[in-house]
Amino acid sequence: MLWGYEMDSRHMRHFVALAETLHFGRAAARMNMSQPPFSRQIAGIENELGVKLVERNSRNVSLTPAGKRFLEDSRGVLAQFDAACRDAQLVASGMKGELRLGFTMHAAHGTVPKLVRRYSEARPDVRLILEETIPTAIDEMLVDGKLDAAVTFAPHGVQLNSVSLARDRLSLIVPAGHPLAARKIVGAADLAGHSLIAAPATVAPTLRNAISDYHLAAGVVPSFIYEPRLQHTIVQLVAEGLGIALVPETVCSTLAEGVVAVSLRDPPAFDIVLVTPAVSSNPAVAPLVEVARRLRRG
Amino acid sequence: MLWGYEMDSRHMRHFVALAETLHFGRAAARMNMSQPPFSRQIAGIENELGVKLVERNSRNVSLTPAGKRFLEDSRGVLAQFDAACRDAQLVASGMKGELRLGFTMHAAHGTVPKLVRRYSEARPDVRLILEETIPTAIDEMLVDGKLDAAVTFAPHGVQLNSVSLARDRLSLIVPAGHPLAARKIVGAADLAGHSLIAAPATVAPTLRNAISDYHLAAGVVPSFIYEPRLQHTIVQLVAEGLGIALVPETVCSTLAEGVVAVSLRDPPAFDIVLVTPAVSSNPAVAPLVEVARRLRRG
DNA sequence: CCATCTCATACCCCCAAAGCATCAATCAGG
DNA sequence: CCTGATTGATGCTTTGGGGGTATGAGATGG
Repeated sequence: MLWGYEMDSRHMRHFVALAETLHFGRAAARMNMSQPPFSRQIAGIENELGVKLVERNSRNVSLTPAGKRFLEDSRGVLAQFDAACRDAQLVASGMKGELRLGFTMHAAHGTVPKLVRRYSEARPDVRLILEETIPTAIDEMLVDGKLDAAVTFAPHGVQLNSVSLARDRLSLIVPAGHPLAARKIVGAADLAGHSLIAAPATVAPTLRNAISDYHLAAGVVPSFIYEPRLQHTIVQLVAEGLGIALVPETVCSTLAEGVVAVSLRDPPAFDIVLVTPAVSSNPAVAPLVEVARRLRRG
Repeated sequence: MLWGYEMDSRHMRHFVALAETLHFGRAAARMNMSQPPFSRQIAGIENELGVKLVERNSRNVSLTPAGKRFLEDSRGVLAQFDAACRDAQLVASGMKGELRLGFTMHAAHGTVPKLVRRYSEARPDVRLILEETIPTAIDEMLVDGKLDAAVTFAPHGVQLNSVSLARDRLSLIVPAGHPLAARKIVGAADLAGHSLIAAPATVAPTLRNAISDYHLAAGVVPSFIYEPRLQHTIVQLVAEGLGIALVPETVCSTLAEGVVAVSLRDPPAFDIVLVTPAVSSNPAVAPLVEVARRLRRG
């Protein structure tokens, strides 16, 4: 059976008004129209459905069983209809919706949870979708719209805006029992001859370059032995005694068993930022940036 | 915010078509209209909601986050809308809905469960609402529309139709150990001097009159000692030795402990019928009558 | 039997919405 | 860089659906 694309939700509202008043004249008035066209509307609905919805004998109006059912269903449809309109506005205003937040464990330790918590308090109806990604993929995903925002290292291209979330610096981690583990502080020269574990430049260039530069500035040529892609793996390999690593200091706050953190003399520092597309179609992003700004201050 | 009683489900259909094709021309064609008015429709929706739903740059069409949300919501609304129309037709055709079936335990023993089972197999989407009621209330409830059908004793007024379901007859029940309990069969004369338990004439006149007439035809004046309203109570009082009773034979198929059934000589018989209003607004009633007719035959 | 109330019908009218023609922007290909 | 094709937006014209007024018809109560 091919439906009634003639009938629409306005007709439904008319019917609901009639069903609630059981009076054509008053129902018509409620719909801001006169009674005759209103009667035609109802007749039109019944005609199109091929179903009698109201029993009327010019003195009493009552609902047929089909009419009772249609009333209940119509109320649901209209409520959902209005909710759809309201939701569209809420999403457009950034009060509701989804926000895909990318982050990289290389940078996100500590900052992402705090950011997420604050944001969720401010916008409880925005569902945050967290996606861990490698740093070099983040820019492209932001430009392509696969991410709405991301927490990663500065700096970034002109198509992207960034807000500083925190300033982090490199720290040394070594296996427990390692010759350097007992030191309070070490310099670049002390690192000569030790095997390094670090993400490759194709994954985390900011970190990788900082590590290399730190060595080279002291005339030490760094020797990388393993190059895993994930921050977690780096710490794990260190824990297993396979080498040492220079990692963001925030990572050291939750170290695995068997790994010791040692401060670096004159450590390289870098910004951890919230990056967003210069023009974002998602209205939920702006308040996230605002939260990030406040986070930096307080 | 005062809504958009301008916008209706037809506009929603247009938007969904656009969101699915991402092409104004083709979406318009799907809606059987030309492109210019279609574009105006979409613009109208956005204007009324105050929300941009699609991003268009004269070469590409894409959904905004609000548009994506509105698409999902709209699909739900339209599906529910169509379901409401379909349900109205199903209810009107008697394939779906509710049917309030009244019955009285005085008459319903055995017949109602069978009737209900057969009907539910034929019309699984009709919800049967069973209501036990006293016999004298049934006629009025049927005429008032509080019941769609009822199982009770014949006969009935002209406003009601009835279909015979079964023929039942009176049987004697006495407490175990009662002088009459040992008899195979008893006549009206044997009942003289025994205290009777029966529902009052204001509750079940058919039964009550049959009982009185049975006694009086043999010159015995019945003496009623208790007059409970419910069939269940009658049996219980007999079980407790407070008297004897004449009850429909079908009741005897599931007697409580301590109650013995004894056949009557020339027992009064009466019809148990399915009663329906002569004109019923509920289309689910007709198939019930049909089931009742078949039940009588098979 | 009349007055009244209420829903249906008849008729008219108008503007919202559809169509047509056209413009503007974008892109592909030579 | 130019041209043609594609596609969405805009202006103008037309028409039919939908609304209004007047009136009819059936029911009810005094």
